Amino acid sequence: MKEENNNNTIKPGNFIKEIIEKDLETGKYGGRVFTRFPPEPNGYLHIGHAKSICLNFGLANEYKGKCNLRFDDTNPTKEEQEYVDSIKADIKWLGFDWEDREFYASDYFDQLYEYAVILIKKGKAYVDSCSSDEIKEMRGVPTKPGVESPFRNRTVEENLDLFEKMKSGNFKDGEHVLRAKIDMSSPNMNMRDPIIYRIRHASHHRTGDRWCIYPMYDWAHGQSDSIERITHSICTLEFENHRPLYDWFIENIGIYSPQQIEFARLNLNYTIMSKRKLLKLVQDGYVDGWDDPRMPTLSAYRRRGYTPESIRNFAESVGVAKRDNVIDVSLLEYSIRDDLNKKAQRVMAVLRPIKVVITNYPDEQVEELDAVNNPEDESMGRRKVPFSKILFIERDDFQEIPHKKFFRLSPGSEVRLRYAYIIKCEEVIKDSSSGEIIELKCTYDPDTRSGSGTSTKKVKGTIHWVSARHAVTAEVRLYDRLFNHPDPGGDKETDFIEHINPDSLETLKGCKLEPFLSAANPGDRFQFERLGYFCVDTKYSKPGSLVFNRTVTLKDTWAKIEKAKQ
RNA sequence: UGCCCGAUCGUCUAAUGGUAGGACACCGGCCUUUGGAGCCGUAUGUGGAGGUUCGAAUCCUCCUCGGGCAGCCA
Repeated sequence: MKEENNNNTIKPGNFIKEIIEKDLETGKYGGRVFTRFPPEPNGYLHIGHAKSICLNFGLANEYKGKCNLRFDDTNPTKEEQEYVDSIKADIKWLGFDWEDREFYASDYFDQLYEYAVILIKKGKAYVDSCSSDEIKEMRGVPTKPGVESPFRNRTVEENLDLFEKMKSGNFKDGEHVLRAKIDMSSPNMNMRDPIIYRIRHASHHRTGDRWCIYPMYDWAHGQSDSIERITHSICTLEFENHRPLYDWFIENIGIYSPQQIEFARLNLNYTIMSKRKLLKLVQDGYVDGWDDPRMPTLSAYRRRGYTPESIRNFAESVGVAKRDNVIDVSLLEYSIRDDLNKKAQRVMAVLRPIKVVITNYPDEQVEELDAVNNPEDESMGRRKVPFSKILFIERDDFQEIPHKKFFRLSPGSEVRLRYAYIIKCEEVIKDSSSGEIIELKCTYDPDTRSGSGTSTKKVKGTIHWVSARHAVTAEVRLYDRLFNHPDPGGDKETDFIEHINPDSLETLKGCKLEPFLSAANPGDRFQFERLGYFCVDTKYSKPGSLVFNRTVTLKDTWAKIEKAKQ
């Protein structure tokens, strides 16, 4: 039933699809739809990239086209193979396939060089020998035109010779650059004779030391799209001003012209999306690597227990438009809860245990109680949970002096133990020196066993529990948002580091889990009933010493009411 | 004060000249052996002023506000 509904769901349209459908009607690209996802391998992919990946691969899938993976590796000083590998792993995990179309801008270095020669021969590019500072000075500002370089009118022959020597390594870094000759007074800064090649005596992660001149992104990007015969080149808003430049390059070289379409990148509140800032968090040790479960990277969400489906659904639900946007993180959380609610095995786990002794329960008796694996999906079956005289319950599920609407355990009150009996708290045992509650003495009502139908007794609360002698002990890590400010990177006066939430990680040791979990494997996801969704950590969990990450809490309306009271 | 882009519930996003709808969040109720899930419901929006039109979120003009652009980064 639910499946059918999913299949019938009409995917929301967006302005990019409208453009594509129009192009399909007019036959602009002969019915082809070719997109590409063009990451720079200088960091790990984050949730913002996921939006772009889902968009580009999604469009290709929907219109029976293809989507290329192309690494924009034009800056050897920042790019590394480690990032290439992580990017490929993340895209695969997300569920997309570029088949054999794994490309690199560096694959086109020879072609790009030839294109530059074409421009020089047409008198549309020149070697500038000004310093970086001089070029900056002469570029002007947006409201004031720039001035032309004294080297702007070198002859074609001189330019060809110089450019050849740049390539051959006759010059040091920064001595010369190749510039397009366009218009130093253009109101569009990108058209003020943009630099297209710079000298960089640096090893490239793929081409090694073969080159000492590297194309600028602007020179490489549009032509790479052209070489790959991309039809719809989808990028973010900040490249809108670059489009006239890309079109100028394509037209003056005289090659196939893709169509660039810009959309607004994803922003999430309480989240940093800048790769530069994420790198700082990693390098300065504020987090435990790019895959620290508090990071907004795909590898972190994966480790935290997010499913690829939930990320894809999220990417679909945020929509695609041109206005700047800030998505509420609660939408992301909704997306993973929604998915895991349908899929996750339910289990009982006591995170902060307090001992409960059922005084009227036979000392050595053990009962195997029947439990449902997932109330949302009967096909997931049932399991047995052992019950005995000594149990653990959650410390939070007992209040010595209960609130008016506290439905759980308190002195003299009754509560249902999930899948088991109704118990009553008879006595509170405290540590004589510290006053801390160390044990609860309770009695159970044998007529109230779950499913027995022998009792008409009703209680308002049901709590989870674990049999002490059967319990598996584990470590559980609770995560909260990494930043306590809705726009941690938004204020230029304040370092975003100051907005780090000091309580973003809480590590709990000695947590008690039902024995079913002893067989759990790294990556396995569960719902700990009444607490949230958790998964076995893939980095630190070992057989016999399990470590769980909390993916997300259950929506807790009681906690919300409590919070509102304060 | 140059150029480009944008402006619809709190947050996103639909409407393509014809009843402003959906999602998340919020608030209320029902249900519940997870204070989960589910179900039902309430409330909340076209930045402003003119104009065109029988009719404007949509088209036009002006204004206002927000974003982007001054790397040999991408």
